[in-house]
Amino acid sequence: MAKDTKERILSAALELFSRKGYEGTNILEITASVGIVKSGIYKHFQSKEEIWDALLNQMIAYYDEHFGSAEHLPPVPDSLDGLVAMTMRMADFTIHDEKVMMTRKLLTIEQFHDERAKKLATKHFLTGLTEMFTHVISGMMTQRLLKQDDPAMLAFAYTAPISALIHLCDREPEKTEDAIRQIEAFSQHFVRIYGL
Amino acid sequence: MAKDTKERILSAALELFSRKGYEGTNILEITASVGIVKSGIYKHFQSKEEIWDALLNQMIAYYDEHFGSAEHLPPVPDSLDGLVAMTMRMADFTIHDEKVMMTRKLLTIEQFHDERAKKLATKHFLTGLTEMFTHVISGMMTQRLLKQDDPAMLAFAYTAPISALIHLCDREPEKTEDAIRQIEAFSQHFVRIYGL
DNA sequence: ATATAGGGTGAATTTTAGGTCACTTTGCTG
DNA sequence: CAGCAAAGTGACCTAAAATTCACCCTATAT
Repeated sequence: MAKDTKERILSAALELFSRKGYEGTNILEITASVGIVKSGIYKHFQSKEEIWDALLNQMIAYYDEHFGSAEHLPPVPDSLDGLVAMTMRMADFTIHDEKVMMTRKLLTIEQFHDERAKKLATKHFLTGLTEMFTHVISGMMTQRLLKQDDPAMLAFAYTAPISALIHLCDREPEKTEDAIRQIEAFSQHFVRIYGL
Repeated sequence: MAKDTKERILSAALELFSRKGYEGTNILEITASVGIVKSGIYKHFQSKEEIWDALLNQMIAYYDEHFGSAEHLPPVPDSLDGLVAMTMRMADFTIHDEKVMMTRKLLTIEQFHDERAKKLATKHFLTGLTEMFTHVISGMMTQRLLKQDDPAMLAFAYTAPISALIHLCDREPEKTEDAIRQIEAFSQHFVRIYGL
């Protein structure tokens, strides 16, 4: 039938893998969710592992495309409140966007699946955010909005707690509202401490 | 043969589940690692899921026993360097202790397995550390070692980045040395910012 | 010493899941 | 509109994995 079946398989696989893990998901569940019969999946992928592979490639490509190069760095806020606002916008998006959340959950539970998953998990959860905010914070320092300090250290100190709260939302969605408030409180604390 | 077989099964299960996940581990691997034949495991547990259950109970009990009550709170350091030193001792232990590391990895990859795993993961990765350091930091504030501020906020700001680096060690052990240096640098940054 | 229970064995069973295959349908393209 | 390739179907195969069971040790308590 459709030409987008391959994508829909990947989409269903993301949803299922992120919820039940790679080993905990079977082909039948994936195909049922796509609306084809089990064996039909082998017209698109040679094996289950190849689905994982394609999914990982897709996630890596998505990441590089959206956060990979310097062009995608966010604009430097022109005030301390601007930093808080930008942070809240980004947090809100990343917490509520289904695809992004599923990608994060998948990387969390399958980070030991292979080497590439590990690398991508580290980017997602640690280095990516830090690099991005190193740029932002360093920009705000040159604009005399923040005290002079090691931008990479501040970026790490800023993003890691936020990242921890995002993980909390992934794990216990019922705590989302609370976590978002905590992110805002933390962001405000940060600008109070480091702001000029 | 031995009477400690049940414990050895749990120990093997922890090792295997933390490396390959619950679904990714089979009974044969567990029993082989213990040194009994596959069917022998049913003399100790009624099902695979019951092994998971017992393991979780053990982890919950261990956590409560070691970090549960106020008696197990660490002593309040009497200097800023003391805080750094205590942090490094704790980080070193938690990163290198095999059992603790496996527990953390297991909770990471199986945190969505059931509700109890979620709760324990949140304690391990977020609230437990924060509570512990709220006590430490609040103690150091009354001793005029740290600036007056919200102790819970500082504890969160202090522990979350360290926690992120511990996760990095779990994921990519080859980065352990580097991560430990980063923990130390971050801890020193913290006392520089908040110390009196 | 022997009965008994708890721990261990190995073969058998059952279920599930990944994968194959021959065949049908369908949407294009010449 | 014929023909072909891609997509989809359903029956089938196979292997792996959980669990059961009848039976065998062996330590210990009477």
